[in-house]
Amino acid sequence: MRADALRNRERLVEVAQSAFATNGIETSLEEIARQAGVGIGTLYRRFPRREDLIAAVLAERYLKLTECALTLAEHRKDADAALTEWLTLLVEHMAIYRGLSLAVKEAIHDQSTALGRTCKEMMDAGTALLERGQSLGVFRTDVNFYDVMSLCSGIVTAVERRAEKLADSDIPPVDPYLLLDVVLKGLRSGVLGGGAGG
Amino acid sequence: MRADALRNRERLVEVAQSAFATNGIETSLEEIARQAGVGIGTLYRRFPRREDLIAAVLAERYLKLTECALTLAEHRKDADAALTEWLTLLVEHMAIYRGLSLAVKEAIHDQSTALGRTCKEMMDAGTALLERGQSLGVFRTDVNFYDVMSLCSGIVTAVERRAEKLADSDIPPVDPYLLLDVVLKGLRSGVLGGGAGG
DNA sequence: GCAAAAAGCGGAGGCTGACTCCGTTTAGCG
DNA sequence: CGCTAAACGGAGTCAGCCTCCGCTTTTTGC
Repeated sequence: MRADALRNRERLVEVAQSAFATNGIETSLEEIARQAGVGIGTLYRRFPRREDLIAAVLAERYLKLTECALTLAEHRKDADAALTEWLTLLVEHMAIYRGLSLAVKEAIHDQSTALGRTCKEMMDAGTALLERGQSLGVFRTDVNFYDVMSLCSGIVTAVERRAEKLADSDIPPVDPYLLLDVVLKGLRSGVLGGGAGG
Repeated sequence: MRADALRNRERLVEVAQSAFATNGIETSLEEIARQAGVGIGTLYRRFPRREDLIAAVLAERYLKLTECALTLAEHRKDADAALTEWLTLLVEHMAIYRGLSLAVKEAIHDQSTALGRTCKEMMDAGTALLERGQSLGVFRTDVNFYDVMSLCSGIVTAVERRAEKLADSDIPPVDPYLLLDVVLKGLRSGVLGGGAGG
């Protein structure tokens, strides 16, 4: 890759990161190009899809999440605590940019983008955490990791949507940790709630 | 309201309904106006916001959901079964148009649109179901109805996103009833899962 | 019936943002 | 230094949102 191209790429990722933080991942790409001092064509050549840019911005973060899952799977004796700890990190991750939780929910079903592929690695690591707990009888076995991710993503989306409207209301804020606790409780094996289903 | 205006209004709602069913609630409004044989200005005069049109399309359906919750609260002895039954209907409702689950998640925090207001009524009825269960010790009391709605909306969004990509994969489809079962299990009181939190 | 007033209509036009295409520029090699 | 592949950039096209206002239709009062 040519030196100038590399420079532009880095600059774009840098600008995108701060733009996402301010305006969410739906920020105008033209605005990002402008702030980075490059033409819109340059942005598109390097990042043909919005998700490619998002993936580039998140790369490091995903690496950490993946590593963390591997470490927890290895060292944490308690499978329940391990998944709890990791899902907490996951939820916090998805909350860093407005709109990210939805993009991730999209990406976990689609490995054709860079974001989808990075998610895959992270999910494989997370899956191991879930499956260890399942094989130990800690978690119910009819649920897969996509299900868990979907629920977590839903939690974050709810928090975002609520945050946008904090002005007008008697409605209390949404607590992601509480909702995560509900989900985790629902995932655990046990006598309660075997029936239900529709 | 003038007779011609009423006619146009009805025609718009009718067309919108089928357009939403085909393309989701993000369908182009200009397309809807065109199909209804009215100008875009007419659509906007009657439905200043997209959500106003959505609310008009859903009006009957919401009425039914509200009534159903009231009936369940009155007649169903079993608070757990009542909420289970109703949330199942709610989830099925949110799945009728692609994108609706997100719009609802937005609307529950914002009574400034027609959709938000209709949701409010439905939610008041649903809240009664939850609170009855809570006062009977069936459900945990640290969760409110917004939380429950948010989780249900997240379930539906996951199903939608998955459905869009059914082509490419070894990934199994998402089962909304299974996820709802997880959430309901998490909502129940009991020894399991009291800790966790972050 | 008719005319005036009120209500409603419609689409041109402005705007924003995605995305493409291609003539121009530049890094980097020999 | 000159050549070439790589990269650049932004004009241009397209789609959709939404507003504005001159024109048309319905309704009302007589």
